[in-house]
Amino acid sequence: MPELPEVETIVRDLQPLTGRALSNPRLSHTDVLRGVTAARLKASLDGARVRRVSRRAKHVVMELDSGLRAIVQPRMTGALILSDAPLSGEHAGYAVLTLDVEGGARLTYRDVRRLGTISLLDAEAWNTYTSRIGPEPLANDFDIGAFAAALGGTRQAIKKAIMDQRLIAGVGNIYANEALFVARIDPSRPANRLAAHDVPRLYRAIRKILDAAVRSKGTTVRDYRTGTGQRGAFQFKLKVYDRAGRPCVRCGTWLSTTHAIDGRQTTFCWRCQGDA
DNA sequence: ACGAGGTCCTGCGAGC
DNA sequence: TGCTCGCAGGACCTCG
Repeated sequence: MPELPEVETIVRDLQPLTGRALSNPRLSHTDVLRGVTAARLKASLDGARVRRVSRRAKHVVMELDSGLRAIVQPRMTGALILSDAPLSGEHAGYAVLTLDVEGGARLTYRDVRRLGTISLLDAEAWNTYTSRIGPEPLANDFDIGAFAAALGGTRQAIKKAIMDQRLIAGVGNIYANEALFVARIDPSRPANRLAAHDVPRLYRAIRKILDAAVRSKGTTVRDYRTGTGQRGAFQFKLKVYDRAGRPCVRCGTWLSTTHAIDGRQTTFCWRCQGDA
């Protein structure tokens, strides 16, 4: 599922769009649209030139020469693929939005479950939207003091807290599981009850995991694809996610799994991450 | 202010 | 074999 590393990978792969014009938008489903009608989206994209493609949290932001931004949030099964030839095989189905790109390429948003969303915001609306999202954990100015303060302000389980986009941007279920394992923190521990040494450890673990995942072009469990339609490689480096019932890579204890935190699959080593 | 639970959406695997 | 059912989950919403 596209989290920060997957969206970052997609955005890097979409850089050839910069300066190119889009045309002939084809939209097969309108249920992915948020705050924009099909007519307005198509009219805004048709003939628009891409000024910049960037990432914010788990969003792909395509800034157009009109100043409008087309925002794609892939969520579970969304994929944005830039290709020279028309998509075929597994990628051909489930296309939601297809655009012709100046120079002969195609940009396709495909989404099997269509939990992903597409919106269109002007500069002001985008600024409001992005101001409500927490800091970027891979940014140089990601501040550990602010991170500590954010965690100290909630009694939520630490795993739920780091997946809260208002507190920190881009962390989803996979990397929350991985970062907590690396930091040796019990996922169910209330965020404001972390030990003093836990916060810097978690801060470093999140950055380390996300950076490594970006270098592997993300994690493909099932549907995620890069911006060129390839699979990521970080699934081979996961230590806990999707490894329930298998031995902990650190101590050999069988990994436990629970859905007690926000109903989401949480896998951890009770020995390495236990609350003593 | 918190936790619990519903909603969106479709494919897949389990169970009968 | 062919059906139904529950689950997967990120963000957002309502309710108590």
